[in-house]
Amino acid sequence: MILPLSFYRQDTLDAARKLLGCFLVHSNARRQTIGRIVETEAYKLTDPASHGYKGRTERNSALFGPVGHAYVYFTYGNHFCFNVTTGRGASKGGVLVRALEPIEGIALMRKRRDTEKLTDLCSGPGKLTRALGITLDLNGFPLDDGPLQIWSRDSLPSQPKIKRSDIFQTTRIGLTRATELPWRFYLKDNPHVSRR
DNA sequence: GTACTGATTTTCT
DNA sequence: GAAAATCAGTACC
Repeated sequence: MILPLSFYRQDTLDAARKLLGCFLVHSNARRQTIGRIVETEAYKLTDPASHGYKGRTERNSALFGPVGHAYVYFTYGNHFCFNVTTGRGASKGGVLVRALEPIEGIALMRKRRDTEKLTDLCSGPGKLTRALGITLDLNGFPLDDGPLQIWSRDSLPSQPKIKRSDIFQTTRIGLTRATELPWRFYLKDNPHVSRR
């Protein structure tokens, strides 16, 4: 069910692909929200677009820690973004989760996001952190245990099987500083992705 | 539907 | 002091 930390110890690009279809699960005392990952982007530390490219700082230190942990950062004065630390050797880095398909706790997501439209709840990195209640408190937390977890593709019944041909690969979004590389992955024809 | 713009604040230079 | 892996709102097809 829960992805073991060893899962994250593979090439960051492979991890970004294989995380599609897995479930991001946030729980607190009373309530749970779950979304199916439908869009990711890979950021290796060796890439100028990575927050860790210029070395370790207090903000990005989670990227330099063990794999399978959360790297959460605050940006544009408004939003949190959620990454998983991944990779081994030269491919060490993080995978940004950019969009989810809402699965459980949808009423709570609507309340947190203050919108009704299903395809607008988690269709962007800042939107999904708000919908699930992910904040800086979770930065550095392991994802195989605790309030924020990632579950494997077959954890929940009646979810569509993912074939390699269902995964679309294209350039990343929103980069202002570095070159855009084709390191963005999403599930083809899924209405919850941030854009096509 | 696409295109552009302002909001807002932490982080690093 | 400027940049930032974004979002919501507005204007126009």
